[in-house]
Amino acid sequence: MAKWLIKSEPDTWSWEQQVAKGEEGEAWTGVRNYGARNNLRSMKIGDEAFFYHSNQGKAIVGICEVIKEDFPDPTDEKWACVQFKATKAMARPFSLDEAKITPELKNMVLINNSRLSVQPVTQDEWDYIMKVAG
DNA sequence: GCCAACGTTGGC
DNA sequence: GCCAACGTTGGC
Repeated sequence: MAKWLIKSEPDTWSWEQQVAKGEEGEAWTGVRNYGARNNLRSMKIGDEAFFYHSNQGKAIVGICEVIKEDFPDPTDEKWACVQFKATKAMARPFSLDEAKITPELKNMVLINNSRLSVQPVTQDEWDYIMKVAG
């Protein structure tokens, strides 16, 4: 089961809003970047993703699960999206600052390609973050 | 609010 | 198909 990280500015769509959607979840629309789209297309139902607050917060705050995979973005059918539901909050936010100073995470896409809004996370990275903050 | 990094667009 | 110009993202 693959692991991912999805970013959202809390002003636009926050973890709290995602949680409020409950089991119904929310379509992850508005991705307009080919690399990010390819990652969305690779997601399968049951895959888990960290929910990261960019700009304000700059931390992983929760975990989502894919509940519907690879369908056309209703806001622009040329692009793809998937549907996520929030599964649980992190025990504590795991910040970008902390990721940067953690040797185990030095290859994270979050650090090396900070602009990519949908990115893969390795199992090792996932396990480490879950161990310290999950 | 600034600016660096990067992705996309469009003229040639 | 190259590359300069432009737009956007996101950390600081």
